[in-house]
Amino acid sequence: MKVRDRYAPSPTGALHPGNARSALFNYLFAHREEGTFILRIEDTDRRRHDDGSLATIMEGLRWLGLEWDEGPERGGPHEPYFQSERLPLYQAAADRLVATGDAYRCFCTPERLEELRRSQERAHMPPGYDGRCRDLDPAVVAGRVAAGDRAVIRMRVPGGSTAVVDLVRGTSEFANATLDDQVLVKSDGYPTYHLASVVDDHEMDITHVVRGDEWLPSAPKHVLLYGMLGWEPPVFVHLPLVLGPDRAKLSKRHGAVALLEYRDLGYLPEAMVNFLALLGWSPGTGDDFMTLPQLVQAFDIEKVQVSPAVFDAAKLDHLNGQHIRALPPEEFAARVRPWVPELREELLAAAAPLVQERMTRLTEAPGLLGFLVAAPDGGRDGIVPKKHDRAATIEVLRDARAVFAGADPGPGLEPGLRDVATRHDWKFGEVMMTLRIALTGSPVTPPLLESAALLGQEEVLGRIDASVAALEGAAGGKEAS
RNA sequence: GGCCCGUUCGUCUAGUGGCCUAGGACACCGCCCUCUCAAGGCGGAGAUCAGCGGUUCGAAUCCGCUACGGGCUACCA
Repeated sequence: MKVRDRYAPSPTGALHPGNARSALFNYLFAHREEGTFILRIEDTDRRRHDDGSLATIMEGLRWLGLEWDEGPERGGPHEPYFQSERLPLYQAAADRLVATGDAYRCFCTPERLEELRRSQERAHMPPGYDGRCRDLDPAVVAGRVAAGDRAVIRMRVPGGSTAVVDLVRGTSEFANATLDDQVLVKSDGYPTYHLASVVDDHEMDITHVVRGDEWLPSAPKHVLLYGMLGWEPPVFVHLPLVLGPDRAKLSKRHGAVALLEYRDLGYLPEAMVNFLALLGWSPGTGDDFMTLPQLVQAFDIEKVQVSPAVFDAAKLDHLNGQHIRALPPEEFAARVRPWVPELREELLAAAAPLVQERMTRLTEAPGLLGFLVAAPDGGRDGIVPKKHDRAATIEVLRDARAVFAGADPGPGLEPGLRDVATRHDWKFGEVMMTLRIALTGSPVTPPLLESAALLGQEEVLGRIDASVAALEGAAGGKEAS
């Protein structure tokens, strides 16, 4: 049997890392099994519907490289892939259930249900539908329907118990009495998740339902529904929750950071995919660094974890650095490009190798490469080493200037600069730091001599002169450093 | 409250009865390298495998109970 699985988000907000992890696992599993990964949009909640989120969800998936085989913008044999466009299917299923007695119309108003819930709470009773409309006389029902009374359709949960078989967790047994007569079709005619997902998973020949753990408690309702409709249930896999640092479920309703914000924070999609894959799954080999193709190759859905995983930003940072370093130099330059828009193309290409291994996030690019765009604008904090004074610093800069004046800047100048240090009885590191700040304005830069080479002799001499001038000017009274 | 799921270093995890005096990775600390910052190399600290009781010659691994944590409990998904 060919594997077909799906990621089925509701367009009610931005994709967050927890959702992305679910999508990833579906993608990995489908690809590993040479099956089909489907994107289906569960837009059955008109109240919470958010117009922008569909685009955001698709953009997020594509950013990660998780292109779907069937779904919005791609089509497929089971179109449409929007539940709001499949209403007749759900209605037909609901009609069948009503006809067989497995479901019934309920005329209770939201107000009554609200009051019911409150009173149950007061009495410390478990909340749930009390079954008032469960056994209404068919004639009465027909009459109210004819009169235009609004109704929902509820499933008639039978007695006994229902077993849910999960590929990684094994079998869980649920007493049906704890299940509640779930609403299947709302009074606006839209199905609830429970009906819609069961109908679609069947209609779309989904073989594996891989979804978050929060669905496990409602899985028995779904199993019941498959049985009532005479369908074979798919294989279930409930993924462990992704937790925030506070150990609570990561959720868009609890202020989780949207996936695409990580892109804006300078993370590579490769790193995010790698990191997400390791939340709740492990290749078992000890390898942490993996690309999407490698993940596909190694993925084994039976090895997914059963216990929740905490989202650890530090590990994401580490993997991001690893993936940045693993990029081919030209590719790395291309990724950095948007972060330093003013930097000339040749300079970026030449400077990229210098900064590639010292970045954790792309956001660091401007700080590391800014000196190539503009000369220090006066900020020269720390140009005078702790153990030396301003006058000596000026002398050292002048002496060093002579070295730069004698040859094109580059690593070849190191011996000459060491001589400068010796002559003034400075440490070589002190000379370099003073020059670093003179040339870049920053105490943290790529290797200085290589950086100077990018600047060019004329620019280097000019910046040294400017620094000397600034130090001399400061001698007039103001603080130099 | 009820139902369900879970519990190995701070975090992600390896581990499916003897190879475990529990391995790796991140983070942390130290050393090396070194013109800064990184990267890299080497080393260290860090888990009585939630607790208790069973099963067994032998348990992180099997069973039970307890505790704790989380999820669900909508005409949301």
